[in-house]
Amino acid sequence: MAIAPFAELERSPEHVHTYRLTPLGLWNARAAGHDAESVVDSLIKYSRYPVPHALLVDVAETMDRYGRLQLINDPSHGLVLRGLDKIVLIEVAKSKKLAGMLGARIDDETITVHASERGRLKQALLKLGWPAEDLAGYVDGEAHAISLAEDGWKLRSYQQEAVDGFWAGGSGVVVLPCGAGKTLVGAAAMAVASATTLILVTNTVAGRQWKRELVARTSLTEDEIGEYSGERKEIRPVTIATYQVLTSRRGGAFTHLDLFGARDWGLVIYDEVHLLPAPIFRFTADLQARRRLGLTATLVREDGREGDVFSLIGPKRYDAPWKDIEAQGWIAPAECIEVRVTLTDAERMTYAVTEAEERYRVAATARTKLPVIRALVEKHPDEQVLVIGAYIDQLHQLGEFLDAPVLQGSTTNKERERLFDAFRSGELRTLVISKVGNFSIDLPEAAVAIQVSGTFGSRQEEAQRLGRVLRPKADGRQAHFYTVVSRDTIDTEYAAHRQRFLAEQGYAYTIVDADDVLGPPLPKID
DNA sequence: CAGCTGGAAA
DNA sequence: GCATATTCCAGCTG
Repeated sequence: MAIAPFAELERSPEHVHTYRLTPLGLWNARAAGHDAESVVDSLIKYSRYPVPHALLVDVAETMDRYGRLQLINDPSHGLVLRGLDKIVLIEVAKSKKLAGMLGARIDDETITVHASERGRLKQALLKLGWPAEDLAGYVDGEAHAISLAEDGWKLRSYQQEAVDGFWAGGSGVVVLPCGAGKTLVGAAAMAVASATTLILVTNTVAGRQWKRELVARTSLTEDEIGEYSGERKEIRPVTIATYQVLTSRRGGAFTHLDLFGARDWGLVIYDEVHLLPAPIFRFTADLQARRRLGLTATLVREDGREGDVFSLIGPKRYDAPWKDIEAQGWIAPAECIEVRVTLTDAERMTYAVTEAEERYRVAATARTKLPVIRALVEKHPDEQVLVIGAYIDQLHQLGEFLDAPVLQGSTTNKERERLFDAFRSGELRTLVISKVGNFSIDLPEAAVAIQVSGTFGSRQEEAQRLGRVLRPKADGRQAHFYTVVSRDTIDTEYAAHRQRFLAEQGYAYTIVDADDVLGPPLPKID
């Protein structure tokens, strides 16, 4: 999708896709190396209707705003804000939002900046609509030899491009699909930096996965890598910490902030940067002199803090559309199908009289979905099937109906392992999972996923769930991703919202009726 | 220190 | 713009 690098999909009924152009999207595209000309060309090429000239001008002008101000390191004055455009510099300098961040004016294109305000200044400038390009450089940090292992594997070309893009930009975000090897991009960035590294991850399982991967793919050994979590507090040349331990506090005060100063880190890696908790943004504002790499599959947040990712971690430095990676054979092709079921009159009545807060639950967990889901499972008798939902009650109904075990948050690790093993070996064909599937990365791969309910309209969740079936299949066959939704309810609306991100990536959802899945009704015998 | 429980967060 | 499930940390117990 040529539009995806700079625009967000708004609606995508049948053939016309409506995109929303946002300044941030355009600036991210600019930082990732797309110029205004290529954006304008794509707009003209793919637009359903002639593109208004004013819009094209607006696109070009907006993109041009990024970088008119630069943060640089002046040999005699230290950190300064430089205006390639003097007027813009004057305009922003008198803004109250910048009060206390700027120092003395050196000349008509240069103003000194308090070094401690580097991050907050970028945040403020972005909000003013004049995002600064940060060219002020980085401290090297404490050197630590790290190299990629050389035993019969190589970085894939897109991984190499991602590392190069990141390193050239200095700091920022790399966007790659689930299963495309983001950890290796991190490892390669560490090798380039060859410095002590702090890796921030969402949970301990992810942290251990990082450690395993680093030991396998780099020169690092077990004891050079520390785990800093609730369980252990190791600080080593490479330290993997959970976001939660850093954001935990006692009596309102953060208790583990020292970790940031515990070593002279040369690189900070933010895994799953789309999940970055609010306090981490604040700490990161003070880490602007350290190189920062953000990794994610979906640079969308439902809370609108993309701007903070842009200013504090850095702009998008690289992204590969999912379909490009698919074309290269690194992820399996997938067919996405939305199956619409018609509620029974009784269910429709219940829905109609339900309060707004409860409506999604009622629609998403309708019993009418059960036989449809079973028919979908039976449609793929030789495949491993994951049934994924958000409501525990519904999942247990399904477990019974499909005669399949249910894996949820309260399932013990021991039991999870047992189920995962059985599923991997093929002994167990169908597994029903709750939102644990959104987090646990050790979840086995499947060829078919059936989504029965979700977290309202989370695009991020949809992408994660599709990711579960994208590992390339041995014989190159395609994966299947089904979403079962209740017609004429809010379930359909949320489904449409969830699908946006993947639709941007070029995945086309086919909408079918539940009756097509169930087959013709049996003739009545009387 | 293993296991349990409550609270917080996104 | 919601309400749910999950996860992790920290504090307590024996």
